[in-house]
Amino acid sequence: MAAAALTSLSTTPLLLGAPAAACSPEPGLEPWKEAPARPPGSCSSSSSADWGWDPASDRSSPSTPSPPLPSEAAHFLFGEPAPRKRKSSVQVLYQCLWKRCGKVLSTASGMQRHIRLVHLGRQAEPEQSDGEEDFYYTELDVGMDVLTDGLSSLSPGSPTASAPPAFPRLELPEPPILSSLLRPLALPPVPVLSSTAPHEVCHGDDTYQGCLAPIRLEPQPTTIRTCVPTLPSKLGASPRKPRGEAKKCRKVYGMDHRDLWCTACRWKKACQRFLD
DNA sequence: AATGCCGGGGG
DNA sequence: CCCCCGGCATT
Repeated sequence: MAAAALTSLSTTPLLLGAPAAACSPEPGLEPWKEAPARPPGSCSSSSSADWGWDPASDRSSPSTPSPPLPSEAAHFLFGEPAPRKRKSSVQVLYQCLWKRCGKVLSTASGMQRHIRLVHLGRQAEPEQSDGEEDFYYTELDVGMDVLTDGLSSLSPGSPTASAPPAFPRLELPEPPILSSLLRPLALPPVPVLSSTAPHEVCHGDDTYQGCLAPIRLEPQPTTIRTCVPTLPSKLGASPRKPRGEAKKCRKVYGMDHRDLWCTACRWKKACQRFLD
């Protein structure tokens, strides 16, 4: 799978529309264009956002309904128009979204295995994974300038800027919006939950930053923390903003690849892609 | 030392 | 409007 993906990538560096291809009108040439297990006819419209769904995930998965995601993710698919700076070729990498992990691997299958083993604790269930791993990692495109290997036997004709960078294939790590709010404490070690949906709750270890479970949270009074100094003196006292903890473009993409940041981040304004 | 971003510039 | 950056609170 991944091999095929990589191959097609290297031969035609500009077919970047990959995961979004399912929605795009383009006659995708991607071998993986057939979306894995997604409810049909759910292109970017309302609820669930479709960010790069793993193309390589086994199609044997029993069509687990994708959990409703915060629709912000939908923006990412179209958000950034184009990179402003030259970027020749890109390589797809897979980054783990687990809280403090961020591991990057070059294959989807490798990433799935990583997540399964390291984070989900499952030993090895090669056959029939329910595809849950897919929730915990994201695609990541990286300019090759740093990774260039001298031996580029591909692209016979024009090695250089044969094609405009096209899009930087927006990569959309999931914005962990809810995470900070709803999480008073870790879940009980032995969940007695009524067996409802597979992806219903965060994992007990509380480490996954993007819990997208369909959780309905009631107003939790205690979570709101307003720091009011004991002195009522200053009128124009600054509200002291806590600064959200989500990783923003700068951290995610790095200083190099600034062209992948959202506009706000480039202007040093509040990031509008990874909201808190 | 690095990050996030407000406030305050220029074109 | 766009685009940038000094500087500072946060991490």
